[in-house]
Amino acid sequence: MDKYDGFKDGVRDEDIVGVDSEELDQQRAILAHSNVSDAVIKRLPRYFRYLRELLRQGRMRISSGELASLMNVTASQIRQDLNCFGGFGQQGYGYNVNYLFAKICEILGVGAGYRAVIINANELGRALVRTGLFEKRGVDIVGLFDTDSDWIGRDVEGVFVYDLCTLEEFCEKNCVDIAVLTLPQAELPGVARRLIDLGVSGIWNYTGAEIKMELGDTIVENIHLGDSLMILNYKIGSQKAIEDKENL
Amino acid sequence: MDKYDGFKDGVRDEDIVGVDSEELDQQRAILAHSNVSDAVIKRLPRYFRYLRELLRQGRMRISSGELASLMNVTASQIRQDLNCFGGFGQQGYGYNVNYLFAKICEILGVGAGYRAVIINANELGRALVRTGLFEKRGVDIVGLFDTDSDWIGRDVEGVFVYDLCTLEEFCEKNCVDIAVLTLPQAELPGVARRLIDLGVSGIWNYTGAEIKMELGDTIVENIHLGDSLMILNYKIGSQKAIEDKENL
DNA sequence: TAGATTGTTAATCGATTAACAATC
DNA sequence: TAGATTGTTAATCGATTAACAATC
Repeated sequence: MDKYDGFKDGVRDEDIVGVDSEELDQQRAILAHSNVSDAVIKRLPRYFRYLRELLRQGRMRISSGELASLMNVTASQIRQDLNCFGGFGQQGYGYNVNYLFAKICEILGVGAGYRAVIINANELGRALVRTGLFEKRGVDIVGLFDTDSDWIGRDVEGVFVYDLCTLEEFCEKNCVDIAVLTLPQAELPGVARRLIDLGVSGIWNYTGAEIKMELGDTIVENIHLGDSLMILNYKIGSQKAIEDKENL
Repeated sequence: MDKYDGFKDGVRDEDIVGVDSEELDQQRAILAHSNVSDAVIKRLPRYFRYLRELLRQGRMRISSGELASLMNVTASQIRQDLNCFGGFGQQGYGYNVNYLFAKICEILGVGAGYRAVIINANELGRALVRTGLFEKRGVDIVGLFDTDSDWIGRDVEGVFVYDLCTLEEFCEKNCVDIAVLTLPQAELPGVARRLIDLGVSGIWNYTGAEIKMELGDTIVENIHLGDSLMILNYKIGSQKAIEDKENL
């Protein structure tokens, strides 16, 4: 326990969201041995959420067993997942919540200070600004873009709406890492082309259409709301079929 | 080819979105043998999108091989996936696009006529109404609900905003199948409790928090936007690490 | 030291792919 | 009939779980 307090001291002053440049090397190191499977990556944000909650509750430590029963997964899976990125725990003790959360944040680029623009200041684009989603993950929204002169020049929750014509100019000046696309599907290929040519690191695609072009080093993450709705529909139908069967 | 035209005739008059009650039995039958894995279910909406596109292009038939190369998956996977629900193809011919699309729509409950309410007419709730997302999947939005008197009584794209107090009354009168939750996390447990007690078939949860209670027969589908953003962050970091390595 | 719990290897399970007989 | 392509079985691959030695 005493020993572990020392361990804990090592991270006491660490700012979870801010990352100083000295640490960057270590962080890159964590990410570099990345032959981590997609299955693992998809589970990481859920660890983030549970650890954040434990931290809010003031929990200092947790074992894989207890976390497993909270999350309804196996302890084995948790230990395997975490060990893809290093040994964050301590035998006989478990995991220090504060330290583990900090590590998960690092891995997930929370507080990496990525800068994002949202393309189309339509209701969805504006809703995304207002949810506080980006803020909570340490992503800065540095601008909204639109072609609609009714919106250009206005201000949404402190974020300026720029003319889409000025996208290239803006991105080159402002080190934009991420573009969030809420625009109509018809405009997707053109804008995606421009963003990829600009060398943007990531595209968060809400259009529901797929980006079908050479991506270079640009990462695309899709939000397919329609797909999710259909999966819900499917499961409802499936459940209704089961109920019907039972009522025979 | 002639033979297959006969096959095609069989579905020519079928209304893809509307489903008559005679067909309902067959539809339930498809869904009943549902020991279909989650991996398969998650892929179905993508088939929906590709088939819809082929239909728009006027394609009559497609082989698993061609569809596979369009979708960047194996032909084997497509045939396995579709065969979870029945033999929709024909040896030597392939799949009739119109027929297969109709089947996928049935499976995914597109046009099952599910009725949905959205709880909180906040910007996200209103954005979801305006995207046309529900309409395109044959889901009817029958009401918005809010506690904010500024919004109660107003009309969003033809959908009325009701007082959340009247939720029970409304749902019992109006056969509500799905509740879409865009409300703040703090209000989730209370509202989810009410919906589950009402016996709502599905909850489409945008809050980012998990619903931690006995669900009964209610299906929950989560949209974790924050998780998706962190996955994008992760992959960007990972990509940057690879680039750094190369530039040594 | 003894107890607890990790990190990691080995065993199991499930999902994907390949192959091919059935058949249009 | 011959060619094409499915439906389905068998082989492979990867992910999950179980087990346990390492160690705090």
